[in-house]
Amino acid sequence: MKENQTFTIKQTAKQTGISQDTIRYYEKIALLPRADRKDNGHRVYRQEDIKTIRLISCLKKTGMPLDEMQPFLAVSSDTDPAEYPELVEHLRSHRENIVSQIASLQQVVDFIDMKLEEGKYRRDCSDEIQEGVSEKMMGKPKPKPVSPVEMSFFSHRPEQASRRTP
Amino acid sequence: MKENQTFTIKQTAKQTGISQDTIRYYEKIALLPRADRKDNGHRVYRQEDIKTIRLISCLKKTGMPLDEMQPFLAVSSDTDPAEYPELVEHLRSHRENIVSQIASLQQVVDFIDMKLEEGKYRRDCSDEIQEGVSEKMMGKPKPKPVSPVEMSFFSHRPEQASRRTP
DNA sequence: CTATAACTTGGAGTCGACTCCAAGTCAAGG
DNA sequence: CCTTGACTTGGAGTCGACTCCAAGTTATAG
Repeated sequence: MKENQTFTIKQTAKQTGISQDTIRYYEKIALLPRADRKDNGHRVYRQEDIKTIRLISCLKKTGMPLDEMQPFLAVSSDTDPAEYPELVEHLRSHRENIVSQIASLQQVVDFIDMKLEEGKYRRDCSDEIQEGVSEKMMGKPKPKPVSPVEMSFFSHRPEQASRRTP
Repeated sequence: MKENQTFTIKQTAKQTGISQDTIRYYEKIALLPRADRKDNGHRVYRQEDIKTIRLISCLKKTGMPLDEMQPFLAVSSDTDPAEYPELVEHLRSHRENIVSQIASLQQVVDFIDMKLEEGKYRRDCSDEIQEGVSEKMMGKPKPKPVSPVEMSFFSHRPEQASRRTP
């Protein structure tokens, strides 16, 4: 198998679903390392780079801002995370974040399902999210109505509420 | 139980975790209906409004842009979704979106777990996302390694790749 | 030899979602 | 009566993440 295949930026864009402009932008802001150039100055990408870009795209979906992704990319390519306790902590903490996000998303799915079902059976209870969400669900096998969070909507930044009090 | 309790914008902000400014902003862009005012012009909020704001906050976490939330808020308060087939479609489609997002997030969790485990056991295989993600996972009961998407990372906007070709 | 396509660069522009500001109103306390 | 605090308004500013542009280079095809 050809392991050392290379790609143009166009191919890379196509493969990753990230536009050429954006890939260049990521390089500009040093999220991606400066790509090697051919003699004519064109960027070359390898499988590894594509993986990195995919990871970025994936992390983006978890709502992580670009400027926090660096450590994850480092860990992606070679580093052994166990050697950087801080990094491990970072990973764990973001993992928790994501797990909460999943719960949050599951809630929305439940909410939608509820609304959809409600329509189907024409129940007129003015139920809202927040309380008895899914009780009558049987359309699909759902292990649990994600109860751990209990519709508290994962308010993972409890800032707010009068910061302008100098 | 006092059902008709009202709240100031400050209290509302505190309860929802959304800043006063942002709540006003939502009203400004008509995402929220114009709140009732007291005689002195101050906004008053009720339980229902708080639920709506919570729903916005929740939908935001699913990555939905503000200007697409309107139908969901409508459905939240009173409307029977079944009467608006378009809306039902919207709901369904967004549901699919979210399900994909969950898969995507689960992948990142898997990735992190993998990295964490890898560190733990000091395996030196240069595994990456994309292939055998979790095979050696047994730390927690995971039904499936979210395989349906097969690490394709949910590229829910397949635009890209040379649009500027006039 | 020239047109086309695929790239390069630096920099400007856009867009969504806030966030902050200044000037003003109103109610209660000292 | 004056200050303080909680609010109001319209509008300006910020920030992250692109996205677009113009000008230039190089390679290939006709």
